[in-house]
Amino acid sequence: MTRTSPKIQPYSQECSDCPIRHRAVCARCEGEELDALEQIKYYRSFEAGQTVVWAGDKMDFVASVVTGIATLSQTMEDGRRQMVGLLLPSDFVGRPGRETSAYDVTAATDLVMCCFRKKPFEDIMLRTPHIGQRLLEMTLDELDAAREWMLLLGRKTAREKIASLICIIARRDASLQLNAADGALRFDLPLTREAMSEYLGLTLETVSRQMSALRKEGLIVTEGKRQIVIPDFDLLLEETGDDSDGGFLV
Amino acid sequence: MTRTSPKIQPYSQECSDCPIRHRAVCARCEGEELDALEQIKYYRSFEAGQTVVWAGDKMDFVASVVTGIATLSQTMEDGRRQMVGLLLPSDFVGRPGRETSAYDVTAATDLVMCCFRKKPFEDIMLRTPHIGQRLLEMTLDELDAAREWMLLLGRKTAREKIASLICIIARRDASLQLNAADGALRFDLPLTREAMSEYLGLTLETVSRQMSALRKEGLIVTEGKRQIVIPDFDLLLEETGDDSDGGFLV
DNA sequence: CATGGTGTTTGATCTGCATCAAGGCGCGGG
DNA sequence: CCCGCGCCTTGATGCAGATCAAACACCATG
Repeated sequence: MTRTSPKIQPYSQECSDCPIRHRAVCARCEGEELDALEQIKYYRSFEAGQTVVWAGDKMDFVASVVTGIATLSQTMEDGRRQMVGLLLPSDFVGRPGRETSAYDVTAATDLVMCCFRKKPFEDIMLRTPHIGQRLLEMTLDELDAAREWMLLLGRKTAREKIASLICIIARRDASLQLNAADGALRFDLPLTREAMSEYLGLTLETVSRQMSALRKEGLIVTEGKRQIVIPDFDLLLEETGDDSDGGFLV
Repeated sequence: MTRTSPKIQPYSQECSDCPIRHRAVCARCEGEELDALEQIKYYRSFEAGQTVVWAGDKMDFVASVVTGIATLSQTMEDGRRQMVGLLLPSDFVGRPGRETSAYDVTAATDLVMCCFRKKPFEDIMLRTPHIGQRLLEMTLDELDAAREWMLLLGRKTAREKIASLICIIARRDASLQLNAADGALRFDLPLTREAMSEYLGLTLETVSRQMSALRKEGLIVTEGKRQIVIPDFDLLLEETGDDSDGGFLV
């Protein structure tokens, strides 16, 4: 099937003993460096809905998502919220050289993060140029994703936004490969309607309505609340408004 | 006056013989490194409206804006456009490690850029860790700006968007200091209504209407088409919907 | 089996911004 | 001086998505 085309490559590969090796900071580290990182590393778990840090709070670590989904959001004084980052396994959070978090970091699902104490991490970074390079690459990728997201927020219709989000998650979902039989994609949509609406700059009612519309038209099939099946990925892709061959990332 | 509060710090300081020293890549370079950079450096000028590179085209340089304003935009197949980057003097364009530009780069005003051939620039970067560090800092700043921008696009009203844009430009305009007498700010708004609409995810008619509204209410005064005076910055800031003390950057 | 809570769907109505359309202002060129 | 062009303003109208409101599905708990 054309389903396993470059359009839906798995996003992260390397998994060894260190969970954050996926694509993150220490993927290329060895020996001494790796030991140093191991020593400042610790794990933290959160339940779905829990807040990891509040905007403005002190954040004395950097981290990588091991399992689950974390979100970054901003809140206006009157409560309007916009998600500005969606972190899937292997993604990185935290800003070297800054004391406090600029965003609310929240566990969208149950979440495990691999954390590094910030100060020592920064020291290691200074002695180990390739960690900085890796971080630069990752930050540039994130910037590209943010800009793709800006196009979505500024110019797409509600329907296009929903289709885009589903495609973005589908592309990143590592379990795809297993399920990509007979040209259909089956995967988990691990966000509530509310989280989706915060991602997309819509209300949750609009999200729900547009999901129903796509379902009625057969572009997606839902199994239970969170399982999604895409019978024909290319067909859904046409609803995103994107160039048919565009290869963007989250 | 409270006008010269931290809210409106000038954005870039260091100006020496090399124009891109402002805040850009070679600010900390000396001796040999600087010589190496000088050798791969050249200037390019563009007239307002000219395109620097088209999305998808080969981009074999990285660059820093010397004077004028450049924009990055994305275009959908049907012509909808969203600006995703606004580059003022001292800002950096170009992505080490990528062959082609992901965005249209356009001169919004007459523009001078200081360019470095990409391949040799990357080589210098590898031998000179602090250039990479500088680039990482700058990229992180840009990511923050992009996220602030996402909040604007996703959740702000047309009126708030306009007020925000004016405040953003005002904060970054280096000529502020000179004009900040008697508590009023006078500066140039160097974007057409169309460019503003592309920045904000609005139509140009809406931009025009909201500008008129702010003018009628006395929150801004216009002198000619492009000169803007803000009688009371804090008053305008209240219209942005942002936290009153938020210190974000473009 | 009722109970309450959380997340979702669907309907009715309202509204902010887009769209379509016309005219105004300033400026450079014939 | 008039004309045309680029840019901006303003008006009339329409519609996508927000808002308000109700009810449903699912599940855990007493």
